[in-house]
Amino acid sequence: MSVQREYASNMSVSMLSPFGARLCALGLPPETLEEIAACDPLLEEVPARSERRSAAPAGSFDVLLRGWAFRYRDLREGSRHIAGLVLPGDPCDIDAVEFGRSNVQLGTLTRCLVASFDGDAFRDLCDRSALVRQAVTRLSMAENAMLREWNLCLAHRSASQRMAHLFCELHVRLAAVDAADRDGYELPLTQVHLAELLGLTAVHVNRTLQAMRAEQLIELSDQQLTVRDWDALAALAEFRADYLEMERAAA
Amino acid sequence: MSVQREYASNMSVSMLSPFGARLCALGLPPETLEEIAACDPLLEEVPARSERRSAAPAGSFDVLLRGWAFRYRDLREGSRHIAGLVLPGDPCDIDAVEFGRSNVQLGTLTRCLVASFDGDAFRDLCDRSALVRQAVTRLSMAENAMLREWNLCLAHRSASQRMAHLFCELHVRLAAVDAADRDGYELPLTQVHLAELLGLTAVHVNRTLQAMRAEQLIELSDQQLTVRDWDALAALAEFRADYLEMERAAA
DNA sequence: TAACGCCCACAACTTAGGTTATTTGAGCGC
DNA sequence: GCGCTCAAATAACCTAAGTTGTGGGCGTTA
Repeated sequence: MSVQREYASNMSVSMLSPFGARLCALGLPPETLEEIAACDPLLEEVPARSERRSAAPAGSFDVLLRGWAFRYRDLREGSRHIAGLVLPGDPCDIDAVEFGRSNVQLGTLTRCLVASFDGDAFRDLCDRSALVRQAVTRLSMAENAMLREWNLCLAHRSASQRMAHLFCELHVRLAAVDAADRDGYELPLTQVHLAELLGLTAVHVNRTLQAMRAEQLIELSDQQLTVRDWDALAALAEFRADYLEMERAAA
Repeated sequence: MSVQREYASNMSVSMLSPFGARLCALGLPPETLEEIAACDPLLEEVPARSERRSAAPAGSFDVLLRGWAFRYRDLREGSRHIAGLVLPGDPCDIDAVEFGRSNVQLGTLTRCLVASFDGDAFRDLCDRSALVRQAVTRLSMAENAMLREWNLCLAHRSASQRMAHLFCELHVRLAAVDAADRDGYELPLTQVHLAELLGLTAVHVNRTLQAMRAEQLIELSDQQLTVRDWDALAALAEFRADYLEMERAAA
């Protein structure tokens, strides 16, 4: 391997740092990131508020490095389902790697930086490297766990509980990539986004937020969430962080 | 490899046939099953209506071979969330393989046969065999897709749509293991089970079933579901089978 | 400066689904 | 035979959340 390649590779590793943090949180060894970085991803800036972009164009493996994005699907009669938020370090659509096609769209909330690995090259790498394949497996399973938990929320919990759960989950996930403060974080979502995510109407999201404000649980204005009482919020949501599989992350 | 071992291995392969069908449906080559079978699972009969059994005791990799089971979690105040049905060929708790622990319980509806692979032996096998690791990845992703779809239903669809969706999905999944007829299948669930699965109350499940009967969509009695109008049912549910990733299955 | 858009707030009314309770019938032990 | 439990049906009532509509603040463009 030439010096240039090593140099280039190290550049990639540092570019990919939020993704590295994610892999590390999942208990994967650091060489995993190096092997993946050797695939030389295409770095792509996506403007804020963009929509209608396939989450993994041409079966590529896309990872968000900076910004907030979300996976969504349009429903009949103009409504929309937001299937999940994508934070720095998260794959945009992990399933596309194996099945070679994506069935979700990706939208951005803020300006984003995406690392896009060529699909075929990445699949080749998976076949050659047990570590990389394991990383994909764990990423998939981590998502699995989040989906399962969210399922439970949607099926059995009230609007305020879902909202509280979302806020708790986001705090843990953002903290893993150093994007949360002790008392809150930036939340670049409108109430309409929240509604599409929580399976509620925008009106009811508004009502629920008012109620949570009135109970001194949270403050939310200018895209900034401030949590006044974490314990009460977590209790309301019946939130336990363990399903996120991030216990291996630095404190 | 001795003749006995080969013989034993072939026995295992045939025992595991519903699991083989599942792997095949996911587009995995037949050798995958042979490699897994070489792990020599413990076969275990579980009586009907049993509960409180960890889905993957001691981090093992458990696969259902015969019968109906479900994953569940208890909630406070006596209620329960059924996180999904486990049909022949399905892993009981795929996440346990990587994370070495299970956070769901397994309940049985009918008498079941479970193949239990020793956790450490199976993980060793994953490290040695790219094929096996890929199988795990695809199984995980297939579950992912089902969870995502179900999320959408819970968030945005009515009781009757969810019910219709469940019936459609089960038909496809059962057909993949030859357990469905053209016009219906055996459905060993009580209305309470349906409620816990759909995120509704038992009364409302009853109401919804009555309505669906009245509209000539389905018939359901004595654990036997008969679908009178598949097209109408699928249209109500807005069901499209592609997310199940079973298009590779035999017709 | 007006006009348009988006986001948030909030009021009035409707509805899907939750809650509680009673009834019936099938199975099962004794 | 009697009494038990469990599944299903169904009625009456209640509430969380959906629906429709209005108004206000604020940034952008003309």
